[in-house]
Amino acid sequence: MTANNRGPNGQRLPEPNGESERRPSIADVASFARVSHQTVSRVLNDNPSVGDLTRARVLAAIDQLGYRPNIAARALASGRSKTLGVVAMDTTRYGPVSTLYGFQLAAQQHGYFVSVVAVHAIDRQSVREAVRWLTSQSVEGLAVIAPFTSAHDALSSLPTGTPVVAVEGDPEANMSVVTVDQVAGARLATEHLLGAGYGTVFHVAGPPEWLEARARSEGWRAALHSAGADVTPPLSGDWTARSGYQAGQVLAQVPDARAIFVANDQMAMGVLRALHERGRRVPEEVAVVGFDDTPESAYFIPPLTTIRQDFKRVGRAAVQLLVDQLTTGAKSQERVVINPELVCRESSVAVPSHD
Amino acid sequence: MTANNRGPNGQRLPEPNGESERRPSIADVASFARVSHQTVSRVLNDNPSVGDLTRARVLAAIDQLGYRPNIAARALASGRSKTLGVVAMDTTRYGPVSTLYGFQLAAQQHGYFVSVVAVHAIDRQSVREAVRWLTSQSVEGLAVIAPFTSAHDALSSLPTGTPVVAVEGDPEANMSVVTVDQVAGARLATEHLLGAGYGTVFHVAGPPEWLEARARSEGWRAALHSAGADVTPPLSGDWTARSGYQAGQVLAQVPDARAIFVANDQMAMGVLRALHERGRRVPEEVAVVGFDDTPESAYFIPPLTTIRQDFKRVGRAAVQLLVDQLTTGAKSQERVVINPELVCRESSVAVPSHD
DNA sequence: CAGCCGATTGGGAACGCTAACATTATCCCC
DNA sequence: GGGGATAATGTTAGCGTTCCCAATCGGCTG
Repeated sequence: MTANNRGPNGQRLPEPNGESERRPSIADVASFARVSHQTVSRVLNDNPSVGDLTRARVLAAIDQLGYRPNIAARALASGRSKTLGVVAMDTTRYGPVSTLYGFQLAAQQHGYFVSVVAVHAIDRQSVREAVRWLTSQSVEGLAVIAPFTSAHDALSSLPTGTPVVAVEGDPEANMSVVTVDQVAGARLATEHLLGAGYGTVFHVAGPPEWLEARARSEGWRAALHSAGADVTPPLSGDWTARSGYQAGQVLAQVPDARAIFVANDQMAMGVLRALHERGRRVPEEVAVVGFDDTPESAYFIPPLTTIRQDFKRVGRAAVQLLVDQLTTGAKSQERVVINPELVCRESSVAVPSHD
Repeated sequence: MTANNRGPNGQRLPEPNGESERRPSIADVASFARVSHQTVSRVLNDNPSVGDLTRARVLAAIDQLGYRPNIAARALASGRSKTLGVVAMDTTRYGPVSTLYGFQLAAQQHGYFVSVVAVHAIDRQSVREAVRWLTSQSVEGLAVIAPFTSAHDALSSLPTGTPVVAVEGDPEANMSVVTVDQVAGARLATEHLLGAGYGTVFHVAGPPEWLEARARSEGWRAALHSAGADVTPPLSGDWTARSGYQAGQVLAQVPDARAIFVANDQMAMGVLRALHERGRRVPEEVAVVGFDDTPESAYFIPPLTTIRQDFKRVGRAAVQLLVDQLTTGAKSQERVVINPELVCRESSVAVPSHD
């Protein structure tokens, strides 16, 4: 039998012992405030048609009982879960992580919960599973931070009606997309090097399944073409410093490799390390430009010239897109493109050396 | 009016047009499979007392209709939300991020959703808010990856009954804790340097509000004491490479600073950079040891000797602790302590240089 | 003064599921 | 062949909200 202590007027009272039997429900609040459960609901949902006095009484009761609405019940009754889902790949690298962080903050600000599913394999199947998993939780909107081709196919298996935004997705896809203009960024990097007088630019690319990697290679290639420069076949890494190091070991032995555009900063670090090891001085003998601008990039040896992406802004934009679709009810295919910028540091510019 | 197309026996049929009016419910499945909704529920929950034939029929119906259970309804009815909450601070640094990642993977494996709240301020208030936010979502368990003192106080405001695990929390706290033995790690680092013949070890510490920073300083101090070495007052950074760089600039001008233990790898990178800039060679003139072993640390110039923490394991352990408490129903104060290990690379060991 | 309107409030049903109990079939043993 | 276990299924109540519609109460209009 549940303890049923009631006040002089029949209201329920808060449990005197700390170990309350269960969380107070809207009915408890109603009874305590001597109104109907519906009025309490109205107060909770900021419905204007509640008298000031009544509202005050209800709020007092809520406070007194320490009432918190039950989200599951609300979700069931209203069909709205106030949750945004994120399918994220590689949630340990700087870019995705920062995007996710920006997403979380923005979602919180908009009053949404965030449920994250980490995908570890790059295949269509696991993305699909992740999406299923999230939709079964009735997320209202879905962001996919898994920028490889197979992910996009998987998204088609979505129940119609759930807004989706592909982060760093294919701009050609038929869904909302937030993306940094990778091609432009790569162009920026390449042209920077060409402009510094290098005849051509070598390239360490990311894994070809990644859209970002492809776009960066494409931008690099385009810039070389425009300038009429030679295009050496790019090396390819897996985003890690390790793979950058391996690529660097190869390039260190290529005398022509005087300017290198590396598809991200972590690989660039590996490249720097390999060049250093082989005694090739940066930037005097070899110029290096990265991509991402991690907080550490300014402290590489030498400080890395790179392309800055505003990841947090990407995350925020993704939330905004979802919220817009949710409030207007319209299914948009809007795309937000964010421009990257060149951050020029010593790795690409010969400066008077320190010793 | 909802389309009400029924089969010859009165079962509901799946909508012929792709745009189905609403998601199928358990009742739809039941009617389609010609069993009671309860039987469907039993199938869904792997209840053994369902006949093989019936089960097959139900499964077929589920498949046919594309039925997915409504989590909100399930949570409401059962009181279990299958969601674990995480309060995370600084979800952009390698350590917390990797822990979170490990947590997510483990949670998924155990069939739990993960809801993350990012806290940006270090005060008690925001942690408390985050916890409120998550409990209102009726998470079943809560992990707090916010290893500073103020967070711990905030945790007391929790409703009794929700299992909590503090990740990298105070081992003295009266709750479950998963932690890496930071003191031991710092000792390892310091003793490694002392053992290499350095008379004493300088220290660049983390922000003093962070428990990890304190523990590492403590371990460092203890090791020096045991060895009877001088203790120079530590410099203090904020975990960033930038702050490490600043500390490094100071230490580069201290001739006695021949061995430095830096409280994390990112700051160590800054230190390396500053030393390099001032022409102090590592490790020939100054030895440096970091803490964390990020994937990049092996590619620093020179490769960084550091203390490896198995972050993913920490995340897994946190999930395990929560799941245990959830299944046994017992409120534990178990603590899991994971031992860090020394990874010896060139930054602390004089080796024949390359040029 | 009847009638109506806007502002409040209340009463039930519905959301989709699980829990607890009731019911029916099945089979075995004495 | 009756009685009682056991397996398989069905029935009925909630879980805590929101939604829809009805009810009440002033005050104002004509």
